[in-house]
Amino acid sequence: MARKISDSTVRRLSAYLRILENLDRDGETTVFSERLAQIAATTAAQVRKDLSLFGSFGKRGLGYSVSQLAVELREILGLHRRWRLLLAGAGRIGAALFEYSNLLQRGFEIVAVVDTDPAKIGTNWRDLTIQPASDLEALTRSEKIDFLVVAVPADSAQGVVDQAVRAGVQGILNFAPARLHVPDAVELKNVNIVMELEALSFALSRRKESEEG
Amino acid sequence: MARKISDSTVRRLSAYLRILENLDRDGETTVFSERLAQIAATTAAQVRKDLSLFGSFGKRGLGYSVSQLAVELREILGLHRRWRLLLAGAGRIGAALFEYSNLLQRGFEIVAVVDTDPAKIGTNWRDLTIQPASDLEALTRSEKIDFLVVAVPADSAQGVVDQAVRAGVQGILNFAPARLHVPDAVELKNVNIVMELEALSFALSRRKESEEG
DNA sequence: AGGTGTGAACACTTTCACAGCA
DNA sequence: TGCTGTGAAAGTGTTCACACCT
Repeated sequence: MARKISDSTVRRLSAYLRILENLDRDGETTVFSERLAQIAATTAAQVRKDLSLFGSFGKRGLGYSVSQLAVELREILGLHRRWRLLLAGAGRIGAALFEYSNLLQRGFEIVAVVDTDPAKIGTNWRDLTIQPASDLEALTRSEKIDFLVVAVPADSAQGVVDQAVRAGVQGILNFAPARLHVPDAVELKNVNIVMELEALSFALSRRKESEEG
Repeated sequence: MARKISDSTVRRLSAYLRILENLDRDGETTVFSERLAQIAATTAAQVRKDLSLFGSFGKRGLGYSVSQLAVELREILGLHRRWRLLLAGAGRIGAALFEYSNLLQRGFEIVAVVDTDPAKIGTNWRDLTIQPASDLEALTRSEKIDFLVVAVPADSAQGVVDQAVRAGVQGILNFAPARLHVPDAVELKNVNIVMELEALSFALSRRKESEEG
């Protein structure tokens, strides 16, 4: 069963789960691949293929049970447990993340925050005290951190990552506009806003060109 | 020349540009595809293929001129002009974005901010006054907005988008955890933090399983 | 000599179309 | 009957390998 699952499949699974939760809240009990596809902006065949990589969750002729499929997806995505996050960087992005209640609801708990700014160290965010960045490695161990969230400036990002990796962190979510280098054993995801804006810029420029041409 | 360029290529172009800017700052004048690839965490062939989709920018045997290639990439990505952004949502995420100085440096200027909260409307962010969300459509027209940035809760996101689309917005950057529906003529990019964390969760769960298995 | 530019081979992802089961 | 599950086909993206130019 240890097949390679593509990144696009995983993202779609996450989207399906969100949709199922909404359908469930609206009182719907079953759903067809066709409907799921329409909401997720994909195709029915894609939905069925994605799910079939992990098992047979539907009933032929009858579709999928909304609540059961949600349970399966949570299991597949590893959301049946809580994940412990350390946030590096108590700036604007860090603050926005810390206040983002969706995270905790979904099982991602920020259990430690570090920063280099002496004015911030020692102050409280809700019931957490901001710790000095020099304690990152020790905290990662003592707090049994699963993921590091990088919300520091680009130049400090690699240093922060190296420390966390030494302390055994398994996953990294990077908001700094820098390409980080980590061992293969560590999973890395990047969120790069400038890159997304540049992709929009590219698409729009291109459109205009072909209109004119 | 109106070939279809893949999203992954565009993201890499954006990464190459960032790398070239750093190399330039460090005083490097030429670079080989091999080096660029190593920093961007891809392959030399990929770098050359990506660039070759738009022209021949290097010299055989000699590599690429750092500054010239940067100019070409800016042109390709449509960064030779400024883009005008309207920010919908003056919450935490909106504030983090507004303060994110990289945006302006790179030609993305937030020229209007709207919110529904009466306590926020009329207050100033730097030299911008927060406007009522009901003015979104009019503002989009009068301010000649290119992109809408969606930083409102998931339930209000589609409504905001519909208004902006009616007013002729061309691109949308969505931070709300919702699948938005827009006409083909409008370019849409999503930034979904929960989805990224769930992808990490999936990868890590999977690893553990195969270690145990 | 040495690195780019690129067709052709390969690998991966999505779509099609239909057999199979409720 | 009607929708799922899935091999096989089509479509896309990446890597290879070498001709070509400086």
